Amino acid sequence: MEELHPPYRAPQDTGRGHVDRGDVVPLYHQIKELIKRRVTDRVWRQGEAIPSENELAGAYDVSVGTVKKALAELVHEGILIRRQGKGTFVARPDFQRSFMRFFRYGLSRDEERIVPGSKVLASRILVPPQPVRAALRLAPRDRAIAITRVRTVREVPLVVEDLYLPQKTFRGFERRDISRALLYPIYDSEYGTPVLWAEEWLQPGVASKRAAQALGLAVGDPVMHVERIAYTFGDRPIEYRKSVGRGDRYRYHIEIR
Amino acid sequence: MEELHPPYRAPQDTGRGHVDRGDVVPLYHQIKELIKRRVTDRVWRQGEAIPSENELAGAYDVSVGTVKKALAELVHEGILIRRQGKGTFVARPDFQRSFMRFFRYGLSRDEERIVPGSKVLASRILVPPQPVRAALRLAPRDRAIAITRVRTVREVPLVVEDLYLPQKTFRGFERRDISRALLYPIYDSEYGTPVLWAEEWLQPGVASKRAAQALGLAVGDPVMHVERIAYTFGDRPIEYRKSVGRGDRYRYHIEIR
DNA sequence: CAGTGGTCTAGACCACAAG
DNA sequence: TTGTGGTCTAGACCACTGG
Repeated sequence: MEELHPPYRAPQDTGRGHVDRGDVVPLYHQIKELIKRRVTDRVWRQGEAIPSENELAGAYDVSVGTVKKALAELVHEGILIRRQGKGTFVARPDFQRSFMRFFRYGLSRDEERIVPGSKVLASRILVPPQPVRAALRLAPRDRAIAITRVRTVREVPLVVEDLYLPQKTFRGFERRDISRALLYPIYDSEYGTPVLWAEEWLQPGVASKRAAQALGLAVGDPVMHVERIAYTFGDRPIEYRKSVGRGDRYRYHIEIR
Repeated sequence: MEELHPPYRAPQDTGRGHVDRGDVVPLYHQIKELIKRRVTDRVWRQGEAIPSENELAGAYDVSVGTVKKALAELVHEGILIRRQGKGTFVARPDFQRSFMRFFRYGLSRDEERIVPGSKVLASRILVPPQPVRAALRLAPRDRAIAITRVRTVREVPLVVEDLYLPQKTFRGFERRDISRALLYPIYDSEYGTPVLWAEEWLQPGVASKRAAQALGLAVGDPVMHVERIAYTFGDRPIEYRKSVGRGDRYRYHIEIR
C-alpha cells in the first residue's frame, strides 16, 4: 500500500461515454458501469488515480452527489479506493493477502509467511483432457500449458499438483522459471489477468503410487484431493489445477460468512 | 420472503438514544450503531418494520439524507431490507440459503434440497474436554450439551458428528427431538441466537473403527474430518462440532472471493 | 494555498404499495 | 390519496494532502 501513482492523466481522459437520462436504469448505476468498463479495459490502471468527483460530475453532466454514490458503491465492491485529500484510485488486488486466501495448506502461523518452494516435474503444451477443456472453456482443439510440480515447505513436500493454463492467454509461460515464485502475481503483472476469485472442490482420498512417491508417503496414506478453477475479469477461467496434499500436514481453514 | 409483518408499532418506538454532534464519529455512523443496537437487543425483531426515514430523521434530529446513508449501509451489511412503498424491515436470515452455505457434503443438485435425516446416538450434559471449552469460551466448570448423531440422505449415512452447545444458552435442548429438523433455525427461533458465521477446518483421514461402523465403511477407508465453530451476535461461539464424513460421498465446494 | 474526498442539509420528483 | 423508499440536485462546511 501507499505507493499510489500520482494523479496526472491526460485531460481528455475524464469521463468518456454518456449517460442516458431517458433510461430506466439510474444515473449512478450507468456511471458505475462506465467506470467499471474503463477499469476492466485498463484505460484506468491498477494503482492509478481516476478523475476527481468534480471532473466526473462535469464530464457526465450530473451532480456531485450522484457521482459520489457511484464511487461509494465501487469502493464497496473493492474496485476503487478513495483517500481524502489525495483522490480516487483503482484498487490493486493485494497479493500478499490473496495468496494467503488461496493457498492455505494448513501451515503453522510461523510457516504461513514462507513462500513454498516448487519443483517442476514436467512442463509441456498439449490438448487437455475433456474435463479440463470444459473447466477452462476451451474450443475442442485449443491447447493448454500443462505443468506438474511439487510444492515444498522446509524441504518437506506438501502438495503435488497438475496445472493447466490456456495457451492463448499465457504464451511462453511454459519456459518461465517458477521454482521460487508465486504464480498469481505473474498471471497479473506479466499476462494482465489477475486472479479475482476461485472455486475449489475438496475430497479426501488415499495416496496413489504416484502421489505417495512424490510426497514421501506410503500408498494408502490419507491425502486431500483439491480441484481449483481460478477466474479473472468477466468470470473467465484462466487456471485449472488438481492437487494432492499430504493428509498429515494438510489442514484447510475456511470462514463462512 | 414476502411475509413481512405489518409496519404497526408503538409510536414511542421510533428512535431512542441520542446522537452527539460534538463527537468525531459521523452522525450516520452513530445512527447505524443505534439501529444495530435495537436490532441485536430485539427491540426491533426479524421481519418487522422499523420506523420510516422521516420518523428516524425526526427522532434523531438529522436530515433524511443522513438517515438514508445509515440505512443503505445496514442494507449492505444484510441487517435491514428496504421495500419501496412498504418500509424498512429487519432482515431475516434466510435459512434455506444459509443451510446450503453451511452444509455442503457434496450432494448432487437433486439431493441438495433434501433435509438430511439425523439419528441421535447420544445426548447428555457434561463438562467438555479442554479444546471444546476453549472453542466455546466456557469457564472451567461450565457444562455443555453433547450430542452424537449420524446424518443420512436417502438412508445412506453420510456423516457422524459430535456437537457441543453451551448449556447456559441452550437449556433443555438435550431433550428436543432433532431427528428431522435442522439445528440452525432452532438455535435462532427457540434460543434467540442465530448462526451468523462459522469457521471450519478440514483435514483428510482414514476411518477409525467407530467411524467405519457408523458410516458403513471399512477401517482405513478415506474420510473427511471437519471441525466447525459457529458464531452468533458479537462473535460469540455457540456451537462446536466435529464431523467425520465418508470420503466417497463427501465433496466440499467453496467459492473464494 | 488549492484541490481532494467525507459529511450533512433541505429540498425536489419519482415509482410503488395499500387503503 | 397518503406514505413509503429510490433517485437526484445544489449547495455548505469540514479534514486531509501536497505544494
